[in-house]
Amino acid sequence: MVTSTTILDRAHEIFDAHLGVNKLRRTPERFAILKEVYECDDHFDIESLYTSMKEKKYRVSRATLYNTMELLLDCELVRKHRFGEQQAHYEKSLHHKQHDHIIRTDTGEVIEFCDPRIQNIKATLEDIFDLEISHHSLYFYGTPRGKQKEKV
Amino acid sequence: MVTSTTILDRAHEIFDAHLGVNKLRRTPERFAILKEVYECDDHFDIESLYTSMKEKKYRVSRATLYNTMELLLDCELVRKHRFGEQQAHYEKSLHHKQHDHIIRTDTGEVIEFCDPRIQNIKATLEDIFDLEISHHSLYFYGTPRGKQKEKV
DNA sequence: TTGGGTGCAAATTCTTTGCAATCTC
DNA sequence: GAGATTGCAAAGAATTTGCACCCAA
Repeated sequence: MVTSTTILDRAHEIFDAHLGVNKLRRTPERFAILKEVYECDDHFDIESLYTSMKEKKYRVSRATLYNTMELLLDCELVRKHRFGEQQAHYEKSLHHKQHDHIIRTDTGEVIEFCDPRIQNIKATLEDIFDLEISHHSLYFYGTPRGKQKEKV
Repeated sequence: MVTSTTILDRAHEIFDAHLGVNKLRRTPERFAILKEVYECDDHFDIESLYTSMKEKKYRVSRATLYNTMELLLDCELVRKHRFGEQQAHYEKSLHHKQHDHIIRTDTGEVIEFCDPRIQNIKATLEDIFDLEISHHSLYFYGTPRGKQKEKV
């Protein structure tokens, strides 16, 4: 048996520090939400987060969820996505290797991948346009071979 | 003086064919919208399209705009974006060299760029995951050097 | 003529806001 | 205690839908 620091612990520290530095309050809701987010291994939206917390008898309002997600975005503990639908999706991002996504257009399934060439492109762009690029979003959309939509 | 085929002409042909093949009606609204879209050199949203058509005395309902954009997306005459806000943005896409975008996080300004390595990444992914990738969306977010946000 | 398309307004969906009550600091 | 934060419900913004009327085929 070993004592170990989990990713949630680490996230908790970062969040705690962020709250401290920005003089924000350490409310139980905020930490409960962080925990829920970090216990989820998938992408999720506000509604499903709301539901799963409610099921676990931890009731927070949607307003608080939206608020807290903003804080978590600020300290980069979560990432926000718009896969194309209306609603935003989120995923935890700490110690989660930088990656991008492929969205299956037939099922909506999300595949993660990692390609170093994206960093090269980023570096090139920073040089060409004299920019500081903070982040990016990249999605490829497709279907398994031999299973493309047979649209007219 | 020469007779030439404009991009709008070509788009018109493609749209016309698409409507024909799918047994959809060639209504004046649809062509008016196509024209408006192709006369716009920027990215736009439904609301601004609605307004600019209204100003030109061509009144179409928002519902028709949304409908028609779907058709134009189907035949790839426009591309749809979600730069991060709620509302979707569109841009004409015919004869518009494949490109991606950099969004300035300070001003919202959109810079277009083109990098062939993206096609390489796409090809790699298709091989690895045995997929047929139909399209992608890539955005880099950043600010000019020496002008980053000074957030705590 | 006839079913697809249009406009309008109402309905939905997702997110934000206002405000009284509550809880950190 | 003071002021930030919460929950709730109402407001907003973007998009979709229902339906009577209209028009392209």
